[in-house]
Amino acid sequence: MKESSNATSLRASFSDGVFPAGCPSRTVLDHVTSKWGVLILVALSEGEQRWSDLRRRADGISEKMLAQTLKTLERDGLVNRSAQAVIPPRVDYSLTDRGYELSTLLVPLVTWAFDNADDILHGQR
Amino acid sequence: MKESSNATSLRASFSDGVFPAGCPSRTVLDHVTSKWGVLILVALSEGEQRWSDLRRRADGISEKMLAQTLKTLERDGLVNRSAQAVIPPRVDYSLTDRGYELSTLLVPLVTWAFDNADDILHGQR
DNA sequence: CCGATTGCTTCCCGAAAGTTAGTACGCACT
DNA sequence: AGTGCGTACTAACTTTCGGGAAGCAATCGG
Repeated sequence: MKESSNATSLRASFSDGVFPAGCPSRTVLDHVTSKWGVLILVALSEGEQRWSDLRRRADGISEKMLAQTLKTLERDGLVNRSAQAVIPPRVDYSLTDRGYELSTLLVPLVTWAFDNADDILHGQR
Repeated sequence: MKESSNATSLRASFSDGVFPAGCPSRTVLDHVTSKWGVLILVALSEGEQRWSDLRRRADGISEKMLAQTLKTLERDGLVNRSAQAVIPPRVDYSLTDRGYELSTLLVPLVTWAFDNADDILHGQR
């Protein structure tokens, strides 16, 4: 098994191979790999969507968690929120450029999880 | 912003764009995107390592969480555990083929988080 | 016999995540 | 007049996560 070039580039960031506890990347990683964060980002990778669309697509999410997750992602500059002052209110969410870049990393991950899920959960003794 | 080819392949899995609540991939995704799971998998992507190495590299992890995370990843068939009956005990952990495949998706994610962390946390109003 | 070593396990507790239910708004429709 | 819609926010509550500390096992060097 050869070392991947990716691992090499990681080495450039963490030369001693230690992921420091206080490192800012930890916080960011926690946000973007959160249970709902991943699903929201991946859903938005297909384009702008409304609150109710996201609620439906991230099946099982509560309104509280949807609001909270979107707020975090917006604060992190990964998601754009555009509210129109119409009745009933209409709010569209979309990815920022940075968010889109991130989503190109997350989509393969979700796809992988989907492709391997049955094997993984079935093969447990 | 064009639709990525990744999003297209996702579409093949979730044709209606909904990520079902009970879907097995949810469970797998939760395991592999867990706070410590990501770090352990990425650390192991550089090769076999001992318990104490992992404890040091995933800085800040408690022994309890290290044991729990490794057990989950092992049950999922992503990590190999090989214990030698010597005193003091020596236990080596490594990635399975499937785990290695997964790590090639996670490493870019961690690298991205590291590269963007300062911008993200600094740019918040 | 003492303590060091390594890899865990167990227990307790506080923090965080998450759910459910209730509130609001302002207009359109019945 | 009353009800529903879409997008929230808040409070109250429950469940899970996770840290810290302690204990344990087995052997070896002193």
